[in-house]
Amino acid sequence: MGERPAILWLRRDLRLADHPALTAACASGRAVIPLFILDDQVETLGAAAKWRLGQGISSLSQAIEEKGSHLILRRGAAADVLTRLIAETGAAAVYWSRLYDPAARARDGAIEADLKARGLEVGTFPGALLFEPGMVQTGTGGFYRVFTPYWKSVRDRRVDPLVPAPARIPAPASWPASDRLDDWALGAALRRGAAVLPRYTEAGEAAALARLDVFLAGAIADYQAERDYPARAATSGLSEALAIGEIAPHRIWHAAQHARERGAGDGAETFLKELVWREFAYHLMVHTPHILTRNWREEWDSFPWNEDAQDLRVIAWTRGRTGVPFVDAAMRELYVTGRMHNRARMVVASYLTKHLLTHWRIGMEWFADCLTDWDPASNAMGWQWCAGSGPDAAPYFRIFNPETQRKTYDPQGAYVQAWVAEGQRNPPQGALDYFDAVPLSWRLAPSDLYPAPVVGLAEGRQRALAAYESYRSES
DNA sequence: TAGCTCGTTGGACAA
DNA sequence: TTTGTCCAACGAGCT
Repeated sequence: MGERPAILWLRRDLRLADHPALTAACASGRAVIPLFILDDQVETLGAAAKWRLGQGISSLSQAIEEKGSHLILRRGAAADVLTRLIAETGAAAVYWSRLYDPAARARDGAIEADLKARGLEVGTFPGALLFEPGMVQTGTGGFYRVFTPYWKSVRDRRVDPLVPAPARIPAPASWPASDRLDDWALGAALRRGAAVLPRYTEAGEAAALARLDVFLAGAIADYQAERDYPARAATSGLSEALAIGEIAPHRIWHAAQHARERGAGDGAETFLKELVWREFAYHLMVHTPHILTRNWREEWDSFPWNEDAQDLRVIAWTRGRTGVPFVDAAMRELYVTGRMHNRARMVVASYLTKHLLTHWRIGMEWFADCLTDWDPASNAMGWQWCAGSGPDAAPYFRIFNPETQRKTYDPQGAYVQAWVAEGQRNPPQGALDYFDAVPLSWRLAPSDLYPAPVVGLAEGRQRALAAYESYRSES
């Protein structure tokens, strides 16, 4: 192939199907050099997400090999890495799928301008979102701040069709050097006593597609009725694949639409809404990027949150030792599996921000460190919604009672038993895995006594209500 | 324009 | 046991 090659810069799109940038690169008539850059200035991932990213890269690398190609790994500032690789390979074009967080947008915009100024062809493509920012506006040209109008405006829109994976990826005459993935040590930051996470993770595009198929064949029909029960296998489990693009939201959208037409009505509709919640989070992040770091409603800026992550009760929260069974089960599920059921996320966030009057940012940072499905837009929106500082009219007196939640959504105690070993004669494996996972320095053992509550639920609720009342009357 | 309706996810209590 | 009502009241988005 005489043409100069194209670089396919992969980021949060670790798949081969439904990948417009890959499709365009393969159709360009050029040889394609797939590249992943570990850009430490932008890849500010927490420990679990970084480990999970490594799993995704490994899986994608194998899939690319099967297409007659190689995934090149390089580390450094993306602009520098690209410049060097272009010099090494004589590449004349760079393709990538667009990202939407402020840091990546700034970086990518500068790189695009620079490459174009140097005469290179740059192709940027959608792929991570169903509806890109700018495609969705209110009637007056603004952006949506409330989910339901957003949902109504997108629910009947056309979504890009699916694109099959290329049969093969055209290879260059010679390959540039690549780092070894193992040398990146992406799991090094996991402060874990043992490697428990792999027992709960299936990485890669093939695994994600299989998971979707399983969900479509079963749980989707009862999704609306069952999804709130954290001990039941009622959800798709696709969040971590979606977070690094092992599956395209388009694939999920079309599959769910198909299921809806075939009679999985309410379940499919509710599931589609969840997918659109992710879109809405990105919509908010693009229009109000401060949602990632500061109170979305600035009238909360002077609220006297506890901001001490070393507060003993906050530490008890992170370690699943608050003495509130539903909260502790959820926090241990997070630590062991890298994920947490959605309802449990709301309950633990409400508990931290209200019963413990602790800043949502502290909770979000712990989630960032522990989640394998970490997504900045969804997490910032979720935490601010729970805290009451976000774009939602949730009244301050809405405080989840974790005991009421447990009685309603875990009536048989299956969720708590699955994750809290203390007091059980024969704890299940997951509950025991927690004690393998935690660092020795935490000094925890299954034979420990289960702790007394760090704060009474009624007392915590009253304290939160009083704090809000006092804050409102002062401001 | 001004008015109207509604807002993912709740809790406590009364009847 | 289940169902209804109130909590307090703003602002988004539509007509």
